[in-house]
Amino acid sequence: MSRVLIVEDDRQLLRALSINLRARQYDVDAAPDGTSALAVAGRRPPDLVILDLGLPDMTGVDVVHGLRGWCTAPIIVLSARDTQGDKVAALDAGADDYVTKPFGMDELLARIRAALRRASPGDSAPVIRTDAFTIDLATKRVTNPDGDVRLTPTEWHVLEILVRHPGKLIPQKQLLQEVWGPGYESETNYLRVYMAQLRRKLEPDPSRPRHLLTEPGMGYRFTT
Amino acid sequence: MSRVLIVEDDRQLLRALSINLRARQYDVDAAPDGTSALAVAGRRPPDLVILDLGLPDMTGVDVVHGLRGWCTAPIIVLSARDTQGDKVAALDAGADDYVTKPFGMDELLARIRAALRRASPGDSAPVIRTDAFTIDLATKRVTNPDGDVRLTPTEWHVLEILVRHPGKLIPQKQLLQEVWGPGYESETNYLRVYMAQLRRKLEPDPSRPRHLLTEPGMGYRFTT
DNA sequence: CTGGCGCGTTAGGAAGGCGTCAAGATGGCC
DNA sequence: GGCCATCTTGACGCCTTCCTAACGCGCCAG
Repeated sequence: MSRVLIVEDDRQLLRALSINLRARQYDVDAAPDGTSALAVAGRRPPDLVILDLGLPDMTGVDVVHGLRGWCTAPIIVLSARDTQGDKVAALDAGADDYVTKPFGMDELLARIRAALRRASPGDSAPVIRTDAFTIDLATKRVTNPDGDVRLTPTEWHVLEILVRHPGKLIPQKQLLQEVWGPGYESETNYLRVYMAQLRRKLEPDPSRPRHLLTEPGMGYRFTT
Repeated sequence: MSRVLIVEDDRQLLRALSINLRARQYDVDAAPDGTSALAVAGRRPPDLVILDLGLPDMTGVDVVHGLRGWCTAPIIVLSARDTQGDKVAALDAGADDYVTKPFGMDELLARIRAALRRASPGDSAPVIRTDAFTIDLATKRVTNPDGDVRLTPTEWHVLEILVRHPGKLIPQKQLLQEVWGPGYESETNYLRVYMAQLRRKLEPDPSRPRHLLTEPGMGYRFTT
């Protein structure tokens, strides 16, 4: 989980940002002005900083300088001002990106992802663990205590759909449609065969599955 | 001096960018479409890419993917479209920044400086070792206990994509598209031939590969 | 009690992917 | 023009994967 420091004096915007970031599993710190921003950053070093330029106590460029002295985390500047001079000044001071208000939340989130991706290459690992096996969605790898588990493409496809929604019940129709395509919604046979194969490869006791569960008459469910 | 690749089909804009960048001592390459962009990038690896989304032959997102397969240089996207969806798609594909046309030259130059500043210090040690061979991505050299290994350009291209993502499963489609270009996604023959050649040159026991692995029906994987 | 239904399990044949080899193309270089 | 390295292309055998059908079991309703 990445820690994000939000430096913003507008309470309402701060609230909106915090909620959105927390919903995406970021660890959020907040500071209402430049002085406390530097203090918080020192106490809890952030992985990324979102910095509003219109602060009450000091200019945004000063904050950037203050941070850049010791901190290499990416800085994304927010500002209502849209003049080139402001942007150039902030970027050359050490900021990494400059977003003009009003901005779309989706865009800001994408820029945050891009900045974090560049800063820490390959640490964001969507990996799911159970006590019996581990699934790495990025590298498409499944391991159990004995080592790597070889899955066929169809087996992987079924497993991936289940694992992407942990704990959620997936209807048979949805699985069949996503893996075999529309028109196969009634071939529940296929599902039984492949669920059996997955359980044989992954469950410690395939006849008593603990992670790949059947909900009779409804569908299947993956549980950690 | 940093090398910048400009991918832009608008002659006039290309000219303006080139002049401005050359005046700032950048080494400028240019490509008018996605296909030649990938070709030029392969021949003369850029330190930064400026990519217009409105290309005649392929979508900007495809170009980003094609570059990201083996190239870690920052990518700044230019686009006339200002919708959030476009920005999010480009950034999540691997772009580092998104600038909407019309833009100010000073701002773009500042964003270029910011991108290069972030990219340069963490130049990351581009050398991968296994117990059977060593790969130096910077000098494009491969050595095994017997000395240097001679690879053909295509062999190298395939190997580089795999090695840039250690442990990750690369789908055949992606390899084919990035090495042979779009339109070759179904020529899985090529892959089999070249994987065999790479294994014969690199693996101690080519018939039982330990580093260049096949995941049947899905793709290939490089493991240290 | 009995038949139907859904689920798990197994096995075998068909289809297609994979590794391998070798024979043309292709293009650069002398 | 001829030589060489490299890239394409086709053919073959082997092996994996997928589909399909059959059977057994447990559950529930009739």
